Amino acid sequence: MKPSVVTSEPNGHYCDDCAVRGAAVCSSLDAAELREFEHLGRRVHFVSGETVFSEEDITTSFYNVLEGVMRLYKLLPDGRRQIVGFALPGDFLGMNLSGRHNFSADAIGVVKVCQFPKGPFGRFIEDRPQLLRRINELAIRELSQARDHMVLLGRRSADEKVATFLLGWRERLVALNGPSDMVALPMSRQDIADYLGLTIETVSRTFTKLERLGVIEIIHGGISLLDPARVEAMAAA
Amino acid sequence: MKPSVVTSEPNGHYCDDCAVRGAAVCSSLDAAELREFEHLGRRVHFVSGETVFSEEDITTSFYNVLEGVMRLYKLLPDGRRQIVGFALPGDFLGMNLSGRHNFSADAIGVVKVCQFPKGPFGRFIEDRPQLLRRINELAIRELSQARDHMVLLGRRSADEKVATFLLGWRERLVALNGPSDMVALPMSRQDIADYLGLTIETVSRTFTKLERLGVIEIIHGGISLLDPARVEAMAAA
DNA sequence: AGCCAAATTTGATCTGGGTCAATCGGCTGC
DNA sequence: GCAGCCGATTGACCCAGATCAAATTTGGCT
Repeated sequence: MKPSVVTSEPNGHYCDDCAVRGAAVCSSLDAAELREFEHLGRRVHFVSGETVFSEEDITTSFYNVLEGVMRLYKLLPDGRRQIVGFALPGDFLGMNLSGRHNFSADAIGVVKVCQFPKGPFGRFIEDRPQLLRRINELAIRELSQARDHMVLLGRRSADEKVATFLLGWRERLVALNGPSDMVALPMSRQDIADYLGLTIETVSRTFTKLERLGVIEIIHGGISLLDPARVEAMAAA
Repeated sequence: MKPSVVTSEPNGHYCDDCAVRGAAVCSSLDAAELREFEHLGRRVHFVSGETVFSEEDITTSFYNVLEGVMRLYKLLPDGRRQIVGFALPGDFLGMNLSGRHNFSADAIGVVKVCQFPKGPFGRFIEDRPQLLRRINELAIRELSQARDHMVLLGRRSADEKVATFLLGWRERLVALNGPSDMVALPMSRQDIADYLGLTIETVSRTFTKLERLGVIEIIHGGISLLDPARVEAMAAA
């Protein structure tokens, strides 16, 4: 989908009521710093399918996801797509070396982000090593996830990929919303396929297979994990 | 291969004659800092096949590769292996969150590293934000490479994988040793296969195919790039 | 409610790359 | 010099997952 209007609420920005205040990069800041920090960023929201930034764009901002889900992906010249991750509230985007984003990001459903212009943000970091350390921490965590995903893409079967995805996604939702066996899947089957290095048909068939085995139930907008232990067994080698 | 003797030269350590002084993490330090820094680490070398650290090991050190090549990999419980990268001189290893390495590393041929105990290194970083910034920079670069590799693993054909690998590996060697169309391949075919998410047979067949097409020549310990442009065409979509 | 468009599921068939099985070198040690 | 071994190559065959092709379900819009 094409980017459309980006609406912002430049005056409605207070970290006080921010859902991710304690989780995101912000968790490394004390109350006074947070006060100063909030003037740097502004809340921006995106409608479903809107592109937040593109692979080849010059980086002008950092983003802190406040609400919603984003798909992060890279495209090959012929249109093949690999989704390199899904961003959820608390995730921090925009770190790069080249001065360009090296992947694209768009909204899955409504997304709200806290957007920081690169310059002021960089200056704010300058004399706050604990914020830099926090960003480093997030980068290292992502790196670890990226390596896990390489194992999945390079060495796992379709069944293992889907099972691993369901468990991993559930874990992220649990961390945000608390325990539940209902796993919301706001992304399309195509998104899941492009994340797992499969086709949409294989993803669909594997879901159906899991349902027939009685380990999940496919419900509207997600699945219900009926037998987490069996899914875990499928995910492991 | 099993780990064998680790020899060290605790007194022979001077950054002055270090080949990677200007390239690695060290590039962020001035002469005085480098003097202090060199007392933190010690040179250790490993013979071919020796394991430098294992996935499940508690992290006790950071490593700066000085010489040689290492394979970095993760294993699934049933033995399937995914190589997540190759480390070359200048690469910095050991960053993690959990306190455990999340991949294993072993030497391909003789390897020399500069090993820093975690504690003293952490304290040294403490009041040197430019070193932290340098480490962050390296982490972000790796993250970008990891994403590129996800695209390769998830969405590229065997031919594209091999061609992309040869060009990428050549680029790294060129950055270290200067331009050349001879591409040394110190790693085994199995290593290449496990890096690309293929089998050894497919890698071998693809090499043979490239040679028959006249775009590479398979030589002892590597290949010669006869027609880089054609290989690039194969690598792109 | 009813209609169109898009997403998903299902089925039939095909194929790229895996698996299994010989060879084929090239070093090493004697 | 040659026996033994290990990595690499080659060949024959197979299969997991891709591709192609319909249904079928869902969702948005009058």
